[in-house]
Amino acid sequence: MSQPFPAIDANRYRDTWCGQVLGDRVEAEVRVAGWVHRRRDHGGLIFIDLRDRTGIVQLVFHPDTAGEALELGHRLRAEDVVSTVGTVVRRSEETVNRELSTGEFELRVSGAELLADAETPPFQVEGFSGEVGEDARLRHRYLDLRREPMREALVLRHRVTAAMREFLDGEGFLDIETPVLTRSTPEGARDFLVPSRLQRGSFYALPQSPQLFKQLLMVAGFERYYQVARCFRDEDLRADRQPDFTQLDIEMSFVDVDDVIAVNERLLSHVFDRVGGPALDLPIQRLAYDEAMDRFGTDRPDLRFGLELVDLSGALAGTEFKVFSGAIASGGAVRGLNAGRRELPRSELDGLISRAQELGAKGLVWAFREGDGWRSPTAKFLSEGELRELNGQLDAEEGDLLLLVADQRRIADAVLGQLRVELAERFELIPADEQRLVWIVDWPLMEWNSAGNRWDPLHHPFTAPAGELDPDRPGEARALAYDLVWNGQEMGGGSIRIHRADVQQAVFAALGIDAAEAEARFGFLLEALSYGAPPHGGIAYGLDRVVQKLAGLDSIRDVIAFPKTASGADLLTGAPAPVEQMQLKELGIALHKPGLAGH
RNA sequence: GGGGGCGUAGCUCAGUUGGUUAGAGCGCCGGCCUGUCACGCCGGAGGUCGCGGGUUCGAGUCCCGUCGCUCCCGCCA
Repeated sequence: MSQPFPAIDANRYRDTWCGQVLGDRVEAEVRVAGWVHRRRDHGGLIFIDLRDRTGIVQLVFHPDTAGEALELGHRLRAEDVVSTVGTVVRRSEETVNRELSTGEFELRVSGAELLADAETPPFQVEGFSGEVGEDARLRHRYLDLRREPMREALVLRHRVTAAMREFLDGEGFLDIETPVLTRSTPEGARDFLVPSRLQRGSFYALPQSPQLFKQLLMVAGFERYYQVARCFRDEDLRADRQPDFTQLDIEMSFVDVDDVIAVNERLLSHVFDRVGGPALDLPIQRLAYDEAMDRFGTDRPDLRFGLELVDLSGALAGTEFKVFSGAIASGGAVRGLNAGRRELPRSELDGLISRAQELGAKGLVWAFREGDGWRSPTAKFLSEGELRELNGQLDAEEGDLLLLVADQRRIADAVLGQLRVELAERFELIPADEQRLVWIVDWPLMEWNSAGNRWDPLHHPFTAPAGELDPDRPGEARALAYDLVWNGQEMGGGSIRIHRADVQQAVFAALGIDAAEAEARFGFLLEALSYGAPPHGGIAYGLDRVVQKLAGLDSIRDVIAFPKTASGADLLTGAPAPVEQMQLKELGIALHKPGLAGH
């Protein structure tokens, strides 16, 4: 992951990076500075591994040559900051360290200055006793960031954003900043709110994305925009979700779906190439939303393995078994998957049932194909003909494990789609080095929200419908939208936007947003669209996730310099924290629960 | 909001059926050591068993509450 070291201007502290102590400097006198990584004090002879951003070099304090520095050498401890001067020498063959990039050389110290004395760190910056707990790492993040994996992750992150900017700059995109103090936009998540002091009782919202502003920039005629934008969503955290996170946000004018996808494929190809990511076969595969749901039960399918879902409703519509027939009769479905020939103890099969229930199913039917029938607690409820038909549809061979869920289609899909992934992990079906990217396209424009008794946008209400929107059948409308999914994880998504005020108003109407509400919340957008908006569209990537994927890590916290814990706390600064009563008073806020603020 | 896991030395962890003085590795401190690189050898310090309450003759261990970290569901692109 090393990139060329930038030239360094010589000063009183150093004239050379640690990682530059190489053959071309043998015999030269150099000055290096950094942190004491490790010390090996032999009494007479002292070895210090000195670390800076570029690597590690071994310092040798020799009684014959170190002079007064020898005494300092004895006193040095881990993480002390020192500047040393000495002569670069080639190590003898027996003393070469192949583990270090500078391992054929060392610095024979003739002078040293202690720049800062370090307390003993709470955990070893370079230790070998296992992974350090995450709360300790976060509490002292500046020490955790000294460790090589974290440094590498943040260097990679920098290189990813640099490559993105390089590509987009070359394609004529302009980097334009948008406000962080803004008004609530309907991305679906809860907003972080900031009270206004000058207008008491009113609030700014932190942006969930720069969505509306980038559309306004298109109206303004900038045509190609991008931003590495900080976004905020006040929802519960996960390993791949932080309340403040970063998007690469892109918008273009006079484009269609294919144009946006094409430029983004070139972007990804460029970035992956720059940072040593996977080689991309262009064009990236596209999969329609309906097909993704049919085959994988999810809109972000992991294509690295099979275990595809099968619809068994047709074979079971007339069955005596009420669990199946009842689900189908009430508009649901029976969905199944063939997990292949597996041996699983009863306890694990029971575990699958519990997991299915945890995911929202009422239950789960498991079976092993045996002859023309099943070995399964459910087998006795099904006829021989039905079992044969199911075996056929599931392509079951002797001993194959079959899993079936009967429920509303959406629930059955969600449960089996999730079990599919977990089974693939359990049975180690996922090839370690395979990378599968896929565009999910042809999304529904809206989905029915039965709890709210209304239609909700699948993406956001500014997504353009494909063709005319039939106000009587909004559920059949397709959206000019696309998501990029990488190994089952959503990396980004976007759409062509509505650029005509009348279409936007029609979509608002279908979503149950009446003219008055539309005017109150989005009047500025409708007005902007009325002044001549170009057809436009774009995309936003979850930058943290992209870097996490490229780094091969499990948590986006490991590619964010200062992340928050699962409860939204910053363990380093102590945020969120109570504030002074005076601050609240200025904002006109009264806290009713005592003890929350101040003294 | 709900479910699971974890919390013992600075760090990572062990701690049996509730029973004497709570252990290990690493780190730290002191001493010795001129070719180490996870240096070595000798010695040493270091504990509110997250916190509060309860059961018990006796609690790191059992119960209740609470706080923190983490994973998942809901929620969220």
